[in-house]
Amino acid sequence: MARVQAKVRREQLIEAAVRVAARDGVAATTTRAVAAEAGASLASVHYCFDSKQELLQEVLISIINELTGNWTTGPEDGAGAAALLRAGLGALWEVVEREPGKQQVTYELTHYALRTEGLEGLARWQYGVYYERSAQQLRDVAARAGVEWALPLPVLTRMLMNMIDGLVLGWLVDRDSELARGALNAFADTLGALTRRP
Amino acid sequence: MARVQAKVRREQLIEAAVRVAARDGVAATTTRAVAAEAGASLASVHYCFDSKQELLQEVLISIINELTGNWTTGPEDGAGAAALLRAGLGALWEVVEREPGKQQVTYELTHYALRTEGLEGLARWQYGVYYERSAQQLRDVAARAGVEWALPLPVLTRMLMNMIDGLVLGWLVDRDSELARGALNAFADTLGALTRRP
DNA sequence: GTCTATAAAGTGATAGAC
DNA sequence: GTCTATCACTTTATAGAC
Repeated sequence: MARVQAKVRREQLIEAAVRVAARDGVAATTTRAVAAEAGASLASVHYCFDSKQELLQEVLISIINELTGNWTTGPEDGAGAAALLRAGLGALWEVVEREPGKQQVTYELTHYALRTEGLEGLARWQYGVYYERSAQQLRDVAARAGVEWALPLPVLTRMLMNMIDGLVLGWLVDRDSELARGALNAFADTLGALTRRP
Repeated sequence: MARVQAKVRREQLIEAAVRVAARDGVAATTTRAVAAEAGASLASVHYCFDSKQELLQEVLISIINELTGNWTTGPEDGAGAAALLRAGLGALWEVVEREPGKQQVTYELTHYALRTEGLEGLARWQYGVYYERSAQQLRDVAARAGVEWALPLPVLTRMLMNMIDGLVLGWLVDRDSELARGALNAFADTLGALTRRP
């Protein structure tokens, strides 16, 4: 393998690890498998990372940053809260169905982090990002629809985010897209009704 | 170890495996750890089970049967749908908070099953049980409240079950009981409003 | 049915030449 | 920075005596 800056090689290894994890699962993401996927030697993994744990941490950060990057804002202003929520959730759902493997990895790494000493904070960071994005979406919807939420934002944020999380997990198990989208839309309408004129 | 019927020893090993998995995680549930927990030899595990995979399958079946056994029906007839849902969900939540480790195991084994050839059906069975219990709860609530649901039962079932699943997972990450219960109650009220006179 | 001992195949991590 | 070779350890599973 050509001589490359450690920083560059590090990125290559993270991307390789993401591919392996998405395709074969976190349990099968061994340092050897990652090295092979990146076309590098086993030693290069330990040269670029202090430990496998650090590599997996970077994998989660990479996936979360990618998946939560662009939650679209939906249709034009003036629409109702429910319609705006439907549009936003629909866009999010397309991302989910496009790469099921990556979605599975996010859950696998959550549980890995929760069980690994010194990595409990990673799972909390992950869900913190989720909640932040959801809260942002709720504020945006309210502003665009010209309404205010009838319940405390933290409660609504948690309902929204955990509902999505549960729907995704449920879909990963049975891949019933029709039912999942039906529940997603029903939830959007239900949540959208929890508004009042300011 | 005393001479015991294989069937009895099998149950002892499953119970030991449940304890190890709940305490240390599925990844740490090795055949050695289970044997030690049960006070048996390593060979006894392979005598009672064809493979570690079969043991873990039994662990999931055992936990699911235990956890979904008694979803209480809530207060007396005549109450509103929302109140009945709150009562039922509140009782379920107490079970959740009582044994976080076991809850974590249910998720870990879902993902283990989804990634293990020949075990995909186990995850679908698990969630099938969840959905069945949720549907039953919804039918029961409607009957007791003297109302009918305004949306198709499969959609409501999926909303209810996946909402719970997501709330539990979220709670496992940050252990914020107050917020989780707040979202749970808000969801019960929201769902309870989706009814009409028959 | 139970055990000790061991096979056979992994694993993360490191030494040291280049 | 990169590699091969290897260490030290763990894993599932099995053989065979009792």
